[in-house]
Amino acid sequence: MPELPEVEITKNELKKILLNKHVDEILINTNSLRIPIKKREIKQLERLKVIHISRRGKYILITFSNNYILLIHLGMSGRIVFKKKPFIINKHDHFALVINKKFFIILNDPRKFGLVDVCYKEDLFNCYHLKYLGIEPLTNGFSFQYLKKILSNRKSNIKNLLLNQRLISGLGNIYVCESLYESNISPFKIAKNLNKKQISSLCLNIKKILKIAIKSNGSSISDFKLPSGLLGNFQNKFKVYNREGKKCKNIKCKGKITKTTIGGRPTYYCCNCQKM
DNA sequence: CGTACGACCTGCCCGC
DNA sequence: TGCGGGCAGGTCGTAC
Repeated sequence: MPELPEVEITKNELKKILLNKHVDEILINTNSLRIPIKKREIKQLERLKVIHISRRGKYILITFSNNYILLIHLGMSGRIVFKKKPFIINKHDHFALVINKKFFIILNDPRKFGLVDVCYKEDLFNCYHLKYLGIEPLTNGFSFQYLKKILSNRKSNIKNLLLNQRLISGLGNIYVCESLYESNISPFKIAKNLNKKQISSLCLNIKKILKIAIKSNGSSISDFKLPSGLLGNFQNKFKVYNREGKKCKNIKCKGKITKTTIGGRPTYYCCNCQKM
């Protein structure tokens, strides 16, 4: 599921139900997701109050009253699900926070590419997970100047560069494909060869698409739902993603959307509209 | 240094 | 109906 918009919305829903609540109990039903789970440390968060919930890149950060922070990454197939008692453990439920003895906040992740970790507040931005994350694309710091700087001298294609979390954090395969289409830039284009107009357009379109996706409650593909069960809507607004062979959405273009592979990942684009 | 590729997992969909 | 192959929203380590 989860790129920046989906993680952002999940975080917002978590805020509504979890912020300023005491966590009665933490259930751990797994030995390992992408990294081993620190059972002892995580168990020490029981009976503490959640005082802050935020997002950094694709990580959800839950701060407890002892200043320890729970980090959650949803990987490829992870979801947060809210449930009420009686709670039945489903397949791939790895982890749950229990509040008011009857509400369960569950991490379900079939492919186990996600992770749960814990970190002391003071060490947070030096911790292994967050230390190398690049800029947040929805902040003012992500500007024409910044994008120009990180593109200069890069021989990588623009698509792989945008997926690099050390440069920009939060973009994933869907939103990179969509942003490049919206900016009329070929995913194969070498990063350092983008001209000023393209850099400017790309910067604006990344922000625009992420904002629309957040407003649309994210993309619900392969059954992704918000914790509350709500479906996202941005998948209906895809212009290239999952649209192989379909008509390009540009009225002036008679071409069809092409599917190819870049860096081992499916890549959708219009070879008429998106320029090398 | 940058890039390319396989590995990590499971479920689902398609074709035979 | 059942099986096998290919595919999937992410990230990391290794090899060149």
